[in-house]
Amino acid sequence: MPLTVFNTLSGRKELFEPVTPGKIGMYVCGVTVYDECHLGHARCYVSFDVIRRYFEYAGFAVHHVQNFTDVDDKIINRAGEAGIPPFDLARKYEQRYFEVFERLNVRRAHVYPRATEEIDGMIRMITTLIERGHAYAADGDVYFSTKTFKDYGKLSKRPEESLLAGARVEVSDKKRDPLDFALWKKAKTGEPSWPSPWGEGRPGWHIECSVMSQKYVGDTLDVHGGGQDLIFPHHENEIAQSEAATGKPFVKYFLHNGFVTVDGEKMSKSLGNFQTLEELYAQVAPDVLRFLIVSAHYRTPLTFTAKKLDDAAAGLARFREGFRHLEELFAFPVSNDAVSPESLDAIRLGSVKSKFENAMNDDFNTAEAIGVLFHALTEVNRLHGAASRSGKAPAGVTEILRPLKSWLGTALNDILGISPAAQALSTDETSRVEELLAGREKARKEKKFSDADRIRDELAAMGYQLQDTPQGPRAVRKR
RNA sequence: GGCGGCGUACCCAAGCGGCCCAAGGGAGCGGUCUGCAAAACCGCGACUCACCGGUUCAAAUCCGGUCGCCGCCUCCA
Repeated sequence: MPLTVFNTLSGRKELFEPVTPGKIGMYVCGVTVYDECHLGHARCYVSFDVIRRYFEYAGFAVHHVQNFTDVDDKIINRAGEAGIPPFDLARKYEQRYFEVFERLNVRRAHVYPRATEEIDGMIRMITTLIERGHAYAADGDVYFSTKTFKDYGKLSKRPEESLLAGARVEVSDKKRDPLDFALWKKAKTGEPSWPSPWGEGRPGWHIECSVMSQKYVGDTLDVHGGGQDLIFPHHENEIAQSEAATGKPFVKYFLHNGFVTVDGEKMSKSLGNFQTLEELYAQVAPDVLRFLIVSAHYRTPLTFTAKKLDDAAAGLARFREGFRHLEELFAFPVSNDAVSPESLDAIRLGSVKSKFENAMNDDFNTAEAIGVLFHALTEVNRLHGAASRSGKAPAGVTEILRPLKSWLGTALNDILGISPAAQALSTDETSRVEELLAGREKARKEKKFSDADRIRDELAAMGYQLQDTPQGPRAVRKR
């Protein structure tokens, strides 16, 4: 199956073919830096991280750009409350963004443009739009005239009448039409502003993405991503601005991720119904969150509950257990026992890989792809269990497992962004754990089972689960 | 009111016309292993895909209707 993506523009899955063969320019809308990030942001950026990683795995050269909106009402208000300059507040949360997403193993974009550093480009694009009759200045503001752009509404599929019927559009005497939106806002006293042909002011929200995507990616983006809430008005307005200014198609494929909801409501900064990622990291390892996110398809709604964290942690542990068993199988001497053809097929690289890629090619279906991997690992576990009991691995198995192991490491690490191995431990902790394990073995040999069990409880309190194997005891980190 | 999405086992979640009398994960139960556990493995677990009609040789998948939930239409990933 060739790579297919769900394009919001058409409302269906389409064959993916970038404008220039082999190269992909992608622009993902970034955060407005006025507060901490939460699981909703994590879902968005992890999803697009996986998409980017899969593009790269598939052999495309990807140029990934993600902006920071660092001038906006909320930043100004928060900064006012905190008594610090808006610029400082914005930089603080920008830094926090990087810290929090680094731990989620999200790859950095190639460029992170900031709105405040691209004002000149915005003024140029606004000027062009005025010259072309798509925008007009009104008392220090500049508005885009949606009536002059015939395709307005093509992304969100809203007929003009219904947009008007909403009556929730911002009212302003300066607008010629209620649907027109601000490209440039006249400065208010005490707020950041820049000089422009229309007087001191600051840019509207949408213009930054049109300008920065054009500058850092090009007139036509192969992929433009963001949360579903950006479809209207943000992306609709970007299309209007960019296509009216360049006369070229703005985006070939619009991809939007689904929401995280909590208690039946969308998780959002403005509703305040969220835990920050930092707070979640205190409860559960970041890679568990990442596993939770990729366990569902990126477009379906994701309801957040505490139980899902537990389920994801258990699933990830099973995953890693399976991978460990895969590695251990190479240590066994080979026997003459034969293995059934079905068994061999379940662990044959060609078979696993093609199923995995088919799933990913179907609009990045990570949920199904993970199912494929679990299926293969169950067979690995079965072989491992048999080998563990008999002390030997069946003939021919390691030859088949070697390419699977090497590819699986790649698939997990490079595509899903999840390490197949558990986190490395500090040497101090490792030696303490080994000490406890040795103490327990000694107690067991002497049949002092209550002492042995006490040590097991101690390990459990440290977050380790004890496993006795024919090859000796092990402690597996569970938290 | 307009636009969009969702409803699959106890929970989560794939499947979107025949390979499905429906993947995979979690939880549970029974068994193997174990000093006991844990991990792993084996077995059990939806005769059915919100409900009602229809199209088709064939529907969880398409069409119409009903119910329920969510999102967007205002800042929002």
